[in-house]
Amino acid sequence: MSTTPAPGSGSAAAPPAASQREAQKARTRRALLDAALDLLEHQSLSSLGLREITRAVGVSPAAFYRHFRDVADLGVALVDEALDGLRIVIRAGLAERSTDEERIDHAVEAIADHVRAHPGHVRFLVRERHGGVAPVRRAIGAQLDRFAEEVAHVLAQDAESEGWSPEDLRMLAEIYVDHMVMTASSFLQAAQGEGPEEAAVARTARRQLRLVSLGRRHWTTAGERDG
Amino acid sequence: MSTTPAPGSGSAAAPPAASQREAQKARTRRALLDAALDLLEHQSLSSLGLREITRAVGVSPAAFYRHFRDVADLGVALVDEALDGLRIVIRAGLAERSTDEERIDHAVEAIADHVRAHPGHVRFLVRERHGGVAPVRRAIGAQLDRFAEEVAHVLAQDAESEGWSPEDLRMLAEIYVDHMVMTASSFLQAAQGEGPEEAAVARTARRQLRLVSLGRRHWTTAGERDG
DNA sequence: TGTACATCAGTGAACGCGCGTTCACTGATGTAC
DNA sequence: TGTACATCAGTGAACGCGCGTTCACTGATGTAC
Repeated sequence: MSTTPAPGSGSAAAPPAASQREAQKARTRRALLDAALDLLEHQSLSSLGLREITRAVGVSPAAFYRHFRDVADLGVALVDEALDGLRIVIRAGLAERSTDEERIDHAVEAIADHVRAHPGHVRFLVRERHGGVAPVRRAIGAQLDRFAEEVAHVLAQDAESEGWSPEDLRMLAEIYVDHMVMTASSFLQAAQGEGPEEAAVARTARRQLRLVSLGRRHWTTAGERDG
Repeated sequence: MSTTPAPGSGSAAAPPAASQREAQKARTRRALLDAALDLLEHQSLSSLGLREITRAVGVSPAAFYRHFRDVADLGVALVDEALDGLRIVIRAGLAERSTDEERIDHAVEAIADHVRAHPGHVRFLVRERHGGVAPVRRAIGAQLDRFAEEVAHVLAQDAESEGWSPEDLRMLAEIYVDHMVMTASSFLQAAQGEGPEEAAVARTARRQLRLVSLGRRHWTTAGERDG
């Protein structure tokens, strides 16, 4: 306990920081990211100012450049963070359970938990997925793409997926990923008093997943028309 | 033909303009809306400047205030326009056809046509649905809500919906509306060379709708667990 | 352990710029007689 | 039809303000000996 590297730490989970200097730099970087997330609650990235962020943190505007090239660059960093979190949620949704119902219940609950734990990250993802900052939009798109691919691979290992083409698995995976994002967004709205309450959102999401499950069960690759 | 009210018109569909003055005012308003849509191709509403818009139109910044209170106000006007267009698309998707396949084919083609005809409006809707401008976000949300309700009502009249609760019809309607928005967004990306090509997007969308159709057909209200 | 030098995260002042908003105005269009 | 007055969409100049970026700097931390 006498050799802990960062003396004044203790807040968020910090990656290995060799020196005091690195630790301090990491802390400021974290503060910039957190301040940006906070400020993004009521605006979008393309209107978020560099000075707004540094003002919220309490550093000079010029300090920003020690960490990011510009605000879009900070946005891309946020994408990676936000999607690391979602990855865990997806895994929870795909975990082996005895019944479909159980899987669905756990998946929806995992989304609700995640939104409660990281509302800022979720809002950021949903808002900037189609937002006005190209590099960020592309980063989110690419990551969600990789997610869909992952989901498709897991689905492929399912007994129910026998005879499914990779393309059809991918199409199903996209339904799941999009549904997850929409559900997360609805939970978020519920949390801030807009739209239906959390319980109603969960209930609707479960039923929608159940309907998709039914469709999946009765899907057949025989007799398709499309080339 | 000698009593046409607006002499110098002839461009876009103009609502009844009693006097020359009104006609001219309507034309400037239209130009502001169109310029805004153009500018929104590469940014989002919350970063769109009033002066940017008036500059693009060729009027003084102060002229803007003769038409809108601020840029958000202009945004709300765009919402109404954009969703009038989508309403037609939804009707096309719900029109009576002989088979499910036909309905699906026509619905997806209607979306593709609409995106080709009004890419700016579609982009605006998708981008600002979760965007940073609250009044616009709320307007879009409210309109999509009304859409879902409309779709639910049409679905209710379907023979296949016998025994469905209003809540379940609504849940299904939301799947359709969300899917429509996501598909429109994918078509848009395809049109600008991002993501899969239009044909692939259409193919995936059709299959997804087919899977939902299957789920719908095998849905049963008996044996539900949720209260 | 102590000393001399190197590194570099953060500073603070300065810059030029475009922003949203206001205001009194102009001049074409509309109205009343 | 002609005239006198009212309306009001659009002007153009002005305002104060906060923006992103640059720069030489400071001083705590790190390194070599």
